[in-house]
Amino acid sequence: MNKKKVSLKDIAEKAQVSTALVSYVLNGKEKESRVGHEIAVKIKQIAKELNYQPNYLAKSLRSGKTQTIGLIIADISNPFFANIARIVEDEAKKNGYTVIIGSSDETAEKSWDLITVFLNRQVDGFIIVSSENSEEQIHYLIERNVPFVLLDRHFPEIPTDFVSLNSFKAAYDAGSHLIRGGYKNIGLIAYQSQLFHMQERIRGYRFSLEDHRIPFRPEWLKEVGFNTIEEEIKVGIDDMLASEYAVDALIFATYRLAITGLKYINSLGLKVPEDLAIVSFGQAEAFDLYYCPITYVLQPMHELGKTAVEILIQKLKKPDSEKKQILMEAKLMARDSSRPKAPVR
Amino acid sequence: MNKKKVSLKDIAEKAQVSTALVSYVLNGKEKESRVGHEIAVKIKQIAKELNYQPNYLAKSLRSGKTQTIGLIIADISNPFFANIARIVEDEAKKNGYTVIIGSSDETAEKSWDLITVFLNRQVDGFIIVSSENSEEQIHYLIERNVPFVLLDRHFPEIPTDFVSLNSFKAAYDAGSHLIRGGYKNIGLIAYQSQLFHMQERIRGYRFSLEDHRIPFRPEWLKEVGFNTIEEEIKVGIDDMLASEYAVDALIFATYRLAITGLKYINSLGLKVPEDLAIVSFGQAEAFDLYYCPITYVLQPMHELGKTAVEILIQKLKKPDSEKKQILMEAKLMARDSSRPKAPVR
DNA sequence: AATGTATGTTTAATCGATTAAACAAAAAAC
DNA sequence: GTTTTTTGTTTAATCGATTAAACATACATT
Repeated sequence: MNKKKVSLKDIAEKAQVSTALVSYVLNGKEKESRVGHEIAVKIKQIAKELNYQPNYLAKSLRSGKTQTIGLIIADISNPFFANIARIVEDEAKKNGYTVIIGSSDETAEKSWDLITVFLNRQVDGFIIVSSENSEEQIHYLIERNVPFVLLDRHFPEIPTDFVSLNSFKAAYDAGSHLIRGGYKNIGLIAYQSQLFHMQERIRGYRFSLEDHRIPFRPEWLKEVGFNTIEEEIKVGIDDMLASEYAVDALIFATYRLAITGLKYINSLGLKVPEDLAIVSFGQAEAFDLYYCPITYVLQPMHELGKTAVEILIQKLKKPDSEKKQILMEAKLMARDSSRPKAPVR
Repeated sequence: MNKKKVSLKDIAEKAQVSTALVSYVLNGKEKESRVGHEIAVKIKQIAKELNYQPNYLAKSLRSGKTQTIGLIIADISNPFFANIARIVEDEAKKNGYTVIIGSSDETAEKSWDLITVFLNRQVDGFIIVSSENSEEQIHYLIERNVPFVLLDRHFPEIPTDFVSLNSFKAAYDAGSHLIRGGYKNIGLIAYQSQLFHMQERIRGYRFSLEDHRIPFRPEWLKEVGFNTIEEEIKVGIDDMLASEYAVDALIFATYRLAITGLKYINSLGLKVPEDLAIVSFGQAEAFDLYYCPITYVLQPMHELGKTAVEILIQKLKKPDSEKKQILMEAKLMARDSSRPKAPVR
C-alpha cells in the first residue's frame, strides 16, 4: 500500500550492480568514471521506471551543502518584506537553492533563534534584514565563517557584504521635493531605532531642511517604538499640528508608518495634500488606491533582492572573495499627495 | 580561524567516552540507558563548553523525520497569502517545525515542481493551497502516503483533509447584503477557474439574486484569467456599466481582483458607493485607506492557518486518523462602500 | 612471454547522529 | 564460591548518498 521510497540501493539491486555505478551514472559521471555504456543505459532506464528521487538529506550530509538559504526578515506579512521574499525565492530557485524564511518581528532575540535553528538545519548561508542590537549575531556569523549578506539594513562599523538603500539621499530628496513644492513646515515620522538606515533617513531629512535654510523644530520629528506605533503616531501628528509651526507636509520613513499614519489623518478629516502633503518610503498598492495617490520613494526592490542572492551565491562559491557593499539609489515618485502648493497671495 | 562545527564525536573524544553515551545524555536518556551520573554531568558540561549544536541533517537522515513542513501557496507577495504564511510559520514553530514556502503562481506546473523539490528535501508533510488542475498531484501524494492538508481550497470529489471557507455562504451573504441595501443590479468579478471555492462563490452570488427574485444577467458576471486580470477587468466593468441593466453594485471574489478593479473604477471617476457599491472578499489595509472604507468578507485567517497546522501535525503523529474536513464561516464586515442606497423617489 | 595501459566494476570509508545488542565489571542472590 | 542480576559502557549497524582506492579483466606494446 505505502509505496516506500526508492533509494540508490534499490536501483543497484535491480540492475545487479553496485551503488557506486548507479551514483556515477545518475550524476552524469559515466564518462569520468568510465561506466560501461550498456550498464549506464540500463541504470537510467530503471531509475526512470522506479521514478527515483534522490534523498537530499543524504546528499547534503555527505557534501556539507544543503543548497538552502536562510532568509531572515522582519515580518513576512508586511508587504515590503513579502515582496522581497518573493524575489529572493525566485532568484534562489533559478540557482538551485531553496529558501527558508523566518520573521524576527524586529527583535534581536527572535533573530537569534532563527539563526540558531537555521544553522542547525545546515543552511549554506543567510540573507538577513537585521534587527536593532543584533551586532552580536553578525559577529558570531563572521567568526563562525558562515556566509551571509545583509539586506536593506547594514552596520557601517562592521565590515560585511550588504545591499541596501541610500537612505540619506532618499530622505534628502523627499524633503527637498516638498520644499521645492512650497512646503515649509515638514514633519518626519520614523521608527525609534538606532539602525543605521533609520538614522540616515532622519539625517537626510534634517539636512534637506538645513540645506534650504529652514530651521528644524523638534516637534517635527517623531520617532515611534515598533510596538506602539499606533498610539505614538497619533500623539506625534497631534503635536506636529498643534505646534506653533504646524506642519503642512509629512514624511513617513516606512510603509507601515505611512499606512498607520494615513488612517489617523483620514480620521481627523484632513485632506491630502491641501491640509497636509505626504511623502512615504516604501511602495504598495494601498498608495495607488488612496483618493489622492501617495508620493513615494521607489525602492529598487527587485534589484535589492536579486543582488543579495547573487552576492550570497557568489560568496558560497568563493568564500574569500572581496566584500560587496552596495548602496542603491531610490527614486522619488511624485504624485498628487505632494503636488506643489498653490501660491499664497 | 574557521571554528568548525562541533560534532558528537568531538564531545566523546574530549570526555573519553563513546559517542553513544554522549547521544544518550544529550537526548535525556541517561535514565533509560543507565549512564553513570558523573559521566553524564561531564558530558553535559563539555557540550555546553563547546556550544554543541546537533546536525539536524544527520538526525533527520537517521530518524526519517525532518520536522519541516512544505507550504505551497499561490504567491507570497500577495498579502492574503503572506498573512497565512506568517500564521503557519508561527504555529509550526510553536510545535518545533520549520516551514519551507513556495509560490505556485496558481499554476499546476510550478506546484508540481515545488512538491517534487520539497519531497526530495524530505519534508514531513504539506500544507497546500491548490492550483487549478492539480488533482493529479493530490492523488500522487495520497498514493505515496504523504501527509498533507489543503488550505483555502479543496476538491470536493477527493477525500482529503482540508480547511477552507464556506465560500457559497460568504458570497450569498455578500449578495444578499447588497440587495437588502437597495441595490438591484449586482455584478461579480471572479477568476475564471474550475476551482471549487471559486465556483462556490459564483454559485452563492447567483443564488442570492435568485433568492430575491432578481433575474440574473450574463453581463453581470465576469470571469477573468489569472494572467490577464488587468485588461479583462476593464472589459468586464465596461460591459457591466454599458449594459441595459447597468450594475449599481459590484462584488469582487478576491482581494487582488478588488485592488485591480478599484484602480480602474477610480480612473473612471466613479464614486463609491454612490455610483457603484463595492463588496470584496479578502481583507487588507488598502481597504481601510480607501476614501470610502470597503465592505469585505472577513475570513478567519488566523483560525484557518492555525487549524491547518494542527491537523497536519496531528496527522504526522497518527497517520491513519480520520480525515478532518473543515469549512469555516466568513463574516461580512459592512462598511461605507455598500451602505444602503438612498431611496429613489 | 612479460609488461604496460585502458576499461569496467566493486569495496569500503565517509558525512553525524541514533540505538539495539554485545560486553564487562560490580553487586546481589543462593 | 558460583550463579544471577544490575549497572555502566562500547561496538557496530543504520539512514542514503558520494567517491577515492582497489581490483579485475581485456587489449596493446615490445
